[in-house]
Amino acid sequence: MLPEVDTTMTAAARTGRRDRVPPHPDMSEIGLQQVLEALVDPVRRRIVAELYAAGEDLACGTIDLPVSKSTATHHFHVLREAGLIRQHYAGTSRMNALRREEFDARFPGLLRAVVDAHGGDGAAE
Amino acid sequence: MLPEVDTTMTAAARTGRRDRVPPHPDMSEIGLQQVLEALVDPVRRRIVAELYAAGEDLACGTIDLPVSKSTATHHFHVLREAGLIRQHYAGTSRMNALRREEFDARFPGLLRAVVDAHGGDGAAE
DNA sequence: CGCAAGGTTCGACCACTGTCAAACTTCGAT
DNA sequence: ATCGAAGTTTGACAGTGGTCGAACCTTGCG
Repeated sequence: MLPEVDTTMTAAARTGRRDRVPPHPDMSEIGLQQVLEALVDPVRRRIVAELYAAGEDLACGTIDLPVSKSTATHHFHVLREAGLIRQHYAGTSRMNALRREEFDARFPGLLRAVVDAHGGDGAAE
Repeated sequence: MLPEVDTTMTAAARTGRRDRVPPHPDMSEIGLQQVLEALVDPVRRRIVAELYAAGEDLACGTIDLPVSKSTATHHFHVLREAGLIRQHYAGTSRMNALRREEFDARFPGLLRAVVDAHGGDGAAE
């Protein structure tokens, strides 16, 4: 289909993807073990807490983390695999959002409890 | 009081301790990090879940774990240090109980959320 | 086109933690 | 006094996971 390649289009547009979107697991595939392993890391918990507080999509860069870019990528990956966040690209930036309702349906009260405790604890914002 | 030494008494009784009691941290000293590190281990979560279900003190031996005794000791130690359980000796056995109310006051909803999720998840009881 | 910005992938490294066996301690009972 | 049961302590070992730098890949823009 569409044999003529329009070079003015971006690669994403050419392939029919407005936003590249990495694979997200279904909530039913997520286990508690995985979730706790994700939340046990302070950096990841900080990400979750900020997304929770923001209540909307945040670009990666918006959240400043005390680690290198490659490590940050790693953390976002873990959070995504644990069903905690949803990611999609917008230009060169990656947007992140909490999968709040979904997650709460699967693990009622857990996210709230952790974020609350995180705030009252050594949040160091 | 009672100055006459009754040799029929146990050493614990003679020294005025009915039960030896290891040091327990105050809830205010407990951090979320510590708690999550404690709960992230499946064996420890299993212990917590069983104590939660039992609702009363359980001897170490009552809870059968898929690990050696020394490892079990380690796990109970971690749980105690994280403020999750209270321990005391009764004879040669160690009794364990959840510090439920206290813990819930410090981290509202957390224990409940984790135990609930644990049950619905790969509890493998 | 060519370049810079923002992320990703890859390898390597290091600290931490769960695990066990062996030796030791303490209590209860014989 | 002695033995067995129940835990503890210690030391060692292996696997895992967070960390980084370097090289690479896209996208947006001049």
